[in-house]
Amino acid sequence: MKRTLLAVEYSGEEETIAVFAKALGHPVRIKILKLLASQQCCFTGELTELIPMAQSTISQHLKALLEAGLIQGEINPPKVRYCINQESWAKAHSIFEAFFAPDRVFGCDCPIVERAQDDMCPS
Amino acid sequence: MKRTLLAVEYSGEEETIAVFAKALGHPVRIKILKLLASQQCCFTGELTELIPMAQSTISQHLKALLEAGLIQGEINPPKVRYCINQESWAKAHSIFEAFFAPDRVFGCDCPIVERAQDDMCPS
DNA sequence: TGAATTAATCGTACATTTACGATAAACAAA
DNA sequence: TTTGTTTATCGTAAATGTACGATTAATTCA
Repeated sequence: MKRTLLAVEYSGEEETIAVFAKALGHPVRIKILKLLASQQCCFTGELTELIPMAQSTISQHLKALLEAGLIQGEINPPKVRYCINQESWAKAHSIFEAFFAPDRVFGCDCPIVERAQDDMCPS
Repeated sequence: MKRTLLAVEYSGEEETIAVFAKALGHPVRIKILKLLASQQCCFTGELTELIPMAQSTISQHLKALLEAGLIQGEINPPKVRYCINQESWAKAHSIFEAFFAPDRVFGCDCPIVERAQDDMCPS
């Protein structure tokens, strides 16, 4: 992939949101998180019984969630227990909350206009 | 790509979160959204001045945000005004809020144990 | 020691994403 | 009509994502 010479700079917040969001960007991972969140005790491989996907595929999705920090696993041979990482969960909660806070968003009054009016935009 | 015979079924909520999250899953799109959210008036191509990326790439990212419904554009030739789609924004806000609500998540008391104890997990 | 069980990892195939430059389309202004 | 401005789309290349089956690794149980 060709890359631009000047790399785009991202703030920590931008990177963090993107990492969390990317991990949430597949419905099966949402399903897995919901299952884990609803378990009183942490999970093992019942996921393969609940989700009709190859064991290796589910393991791959678990790895993605692990790497984003949203879950944690505890080896308990031959099983592994997964559960929500509460700290990251809280962090994701607050960062998304702040991002979507309505007061951060200016109202968009842009009407559908026939013609641009130069004085409509400050810039 | 080989597909499993039994397709996995997703709830509307799972799909919706995944769609929004996928759109948020790249830092440049977070940056774009922040820029649009902070503009009093809607945006056009100042993005290309603020973000050192090819114009076509930015257009591509805008398209992704459009398709997820997070922004809207108004043709105002030869410029296009983009702004946050407030309705979707509010929807994303509430759906992420509900998803991350701490009371949805059971506490994970799973200790790191030497050996599995059968009575630890209900299932 | 030798099964059995569970989950990660490997290898692979195909789809999607991401970036670029070039081109096309839409319109205003000269 | 021609020119300039702005943005979308096309074509392309490389990276990443997603799914599978097969294999490997770790540990328990017989």
